[in-house]
Amino acid sequence: MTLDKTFDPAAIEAKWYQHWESTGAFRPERPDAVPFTIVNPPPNVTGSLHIGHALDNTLQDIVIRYERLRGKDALWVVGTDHAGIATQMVVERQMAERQQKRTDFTRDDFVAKVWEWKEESGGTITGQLRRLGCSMDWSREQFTMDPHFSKAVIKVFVDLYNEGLIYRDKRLVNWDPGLKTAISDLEVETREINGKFWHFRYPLEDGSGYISVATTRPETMLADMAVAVNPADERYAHLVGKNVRLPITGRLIPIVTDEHADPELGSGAVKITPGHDFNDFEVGKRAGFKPADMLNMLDAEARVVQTADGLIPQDYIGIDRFDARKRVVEAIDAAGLLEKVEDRVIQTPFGDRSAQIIEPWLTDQWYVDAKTLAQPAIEAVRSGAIEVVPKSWEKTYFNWMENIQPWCVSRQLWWGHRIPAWYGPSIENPEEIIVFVAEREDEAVSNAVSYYHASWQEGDAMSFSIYQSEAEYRTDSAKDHGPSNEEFEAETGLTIPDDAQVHLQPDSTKIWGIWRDPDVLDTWFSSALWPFATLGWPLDNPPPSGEGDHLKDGGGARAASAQPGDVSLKPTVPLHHASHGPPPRSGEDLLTRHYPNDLLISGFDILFFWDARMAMQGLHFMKDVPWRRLYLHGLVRAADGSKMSKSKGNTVDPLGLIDQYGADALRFFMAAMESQGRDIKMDESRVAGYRNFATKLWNAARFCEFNGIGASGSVAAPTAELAVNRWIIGEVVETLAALDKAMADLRFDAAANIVYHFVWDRFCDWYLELVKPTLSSITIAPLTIFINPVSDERRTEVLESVEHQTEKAVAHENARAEIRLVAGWVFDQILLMLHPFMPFITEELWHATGTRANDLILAQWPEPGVEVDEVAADEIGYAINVIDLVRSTRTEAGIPPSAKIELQISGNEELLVAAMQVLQAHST
RNA sequence: GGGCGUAUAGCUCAGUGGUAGAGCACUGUGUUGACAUCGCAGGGGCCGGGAGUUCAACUCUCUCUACGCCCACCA
Repeated sequence: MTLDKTFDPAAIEAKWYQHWESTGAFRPERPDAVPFTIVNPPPNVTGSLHIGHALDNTLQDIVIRYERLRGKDALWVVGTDHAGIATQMVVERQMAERQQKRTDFTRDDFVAKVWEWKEESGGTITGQLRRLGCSMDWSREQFTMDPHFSKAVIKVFVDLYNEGLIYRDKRLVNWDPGLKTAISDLEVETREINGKFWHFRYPLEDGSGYISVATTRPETMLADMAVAVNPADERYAHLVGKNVRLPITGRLIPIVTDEHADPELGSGAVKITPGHDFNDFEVGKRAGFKPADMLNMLDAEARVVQTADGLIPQDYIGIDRFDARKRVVEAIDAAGLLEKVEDRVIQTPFGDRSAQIIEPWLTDQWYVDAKTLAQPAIEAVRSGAIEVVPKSWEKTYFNWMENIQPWCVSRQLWWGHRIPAWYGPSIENPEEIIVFVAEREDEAVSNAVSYYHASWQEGDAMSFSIYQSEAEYRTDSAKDHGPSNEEFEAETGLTIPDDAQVHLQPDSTKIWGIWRDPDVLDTWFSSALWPFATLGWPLDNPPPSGEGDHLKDGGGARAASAQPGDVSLKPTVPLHHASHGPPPRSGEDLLTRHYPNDLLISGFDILFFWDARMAMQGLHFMKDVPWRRLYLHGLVRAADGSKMSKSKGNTVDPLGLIDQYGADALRFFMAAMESQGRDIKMDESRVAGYRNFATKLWNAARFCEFNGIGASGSVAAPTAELAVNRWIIGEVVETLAALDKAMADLRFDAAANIVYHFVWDRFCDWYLELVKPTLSSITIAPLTIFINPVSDERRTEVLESVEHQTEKAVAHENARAEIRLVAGWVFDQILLMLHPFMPFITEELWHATGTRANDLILAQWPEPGVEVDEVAADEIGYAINVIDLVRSTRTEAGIPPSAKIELQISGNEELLVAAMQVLQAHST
């Protein structure tokens, strides 16, 4: 096989990727090897590869390929995330283009449409990861809404609930009026906007004057419930306990004391709106208001609604919050109560997805007791059970973990894991709601039936139904009968427990029923389980077992996922009945072998979102850390240092870079630029530089090919006599050691540069140049034939000459043979060292040079088995110095390169001859 | 308000208690035999400012300045 004159990355990339995947190269069978595990941060299923993915995945692939080459059982778990809000937004946007909206559909129909979109676009990013050369275990590709994964999510919710670590609470949440859902603290971005600071005068009830309050959100005064002053503020001491008559609503509210009021700020008195401000909520509670009694004046879309006391004037009802703001200010002004208006920069909360201003809103939501779960996660880092790289992130981690707030996990969406909670009316007071949390609907029904049965008395008639919503239950009347026991069981596939002895009769007088919580869980609640739920947790619940499958059809066992019906109400069917054939690795083995994962690589931007939550959930459910090391990398920024964003239009498409320079070049760029903890500024010329590096390697391979240099055939270093060979072998040994050190420290830049400079500077520029004359000069053959020797003396002379020439020729041939052997071995080592960084070209060259070809990825990291030859290193170092000196002297002296130079040099003759030949090769 | 990070060659970045490095760019030069996506030679930096420790500081300490990021309830 002859290498093409020019290196064309595109020609080899697709070919080799397909080959790897179809031969199972990414997961060779190594049952006895040391396991090594990385889970890939699951990208959004409908997303596409951006430059940050390229960085993140390149780093992971380098590590996983490196460990695989070293003989480990390297598993790289891959899959995608359902990305609740993001995906639902995409689908809703598509609907909007067709003048449709989510509520035009039933929930099931809408969710089915999202599944359709997932099926349609879900392969985009996985295809792009393949183009990057990522060697994930595709045969086990997973999705966060696969049945087995969903089951794990639900189990975690139920277990945490039963342990009291998940609870339902009525408090202020960050409400996104654009998406109409609650979001967590982390999903809120604070931005500065130019606003105003309005100073209002609130008239005292007794007509004795006013008290001034200042606000940046005047509209909330419609739901004010108090005015607070600092207890130490003597200016207002005489007013405490008096009432204020609110303008517009006429509501009578008290003046209270609270530390929250800052005497330095504004007038020192502050209006309190407990239902619409986080601070005021706390003040309100201290002032004795119960959350349930706090006034709410906004609906889900942040339009004004009537408060419970009915005091908001009718013409405010239904208008937008910003219109309400204008109208309130106008009204206050018209009443002569507007003291002054100041311009002010306001820290304003925005939804990170919707870019809408977040509204604190009083609702019932599910919360995770993050504070409790955080403790072991803090301890794990403190004790070193988790090593954070770079270490400087530890402080940030501790800071956040130690001040962690309850985590709101319920989302008012349709796409996601529906919360496994069912509600029903309390027996004592049907207006109150009680909760049944269960992994499956039949369990919830069973529990509910038992509960309601407790109120059943001999002779009672009672009906029990499953409703779609609370509203449906409330509007059910006694005349609207529940089903009979038999109908109920037939309809739901559930069994009413015998001991419940529920009588379901058409003429029931007591109507009971339950309905499921309509909300879904925060996406990060589920992805937090990624390190163990992908490995078969809980154990009766195996993930896709790709073992062997990919050898047959190349597709793996992913068909089990993605059934639209799996998402909602139907109980999940355990999969273990479905799997058949010999299970080479049981779920238990997988989980035991690969948990804890060895390493997690993620961007620091998801340290709180994902990494911290994995640590919490992993420690809680697995009683062990999710990973032993956590490597955090920075962001890839635009060339000018700004953050890349679609809206700015300054994004760089990694696929475009791959098209232009090849995947290997892009990967090498990412590695070479990744210095711990620092952002990477995009520098395309550098990508081009690494494309050139690949070309250089390609041409070196061609040189080897032309000169009969092929595979070494051995992993061990060949024995060598020539100094130049002993030297380069020593250089390989040192390079390998340096590379191992860099990889152990996760210094990707150092690792890449070590290999780069060995290949280019040492191997190409010196070694190949030094051996070139020996390889290319024509052997002086002892074939001179003397026809008429004039004398015996002359005859002897000739014979001796022939003998001498023969010896020289033999020596020369031996030298060439040794060079071929050593050069072939060195080149093999180069391909090995480079393979994690540049998998495509190394695979191609390995194959093309006829060496171990397909065994590449099965090869074990070589042990050179030799010491560095210091003598040879000194000799070659001397020769290199001499050549350098001569070259620079020649340039300085203005001697043209064409002039021959005679050198008087003492030292190793063989070397100096080689050195002179190199000089001459460049001189004539 | 708290925390973190960064300031080194024109650009993008490594780096070590002891005469400063890489890639790109730049200058000169060289193409019939691996490679012009290249070779060879070369120019270019008071290593942000100041103070301190030390025989010696780009490297350690303090401080100042500039920029960036994260967290935080200032109405």
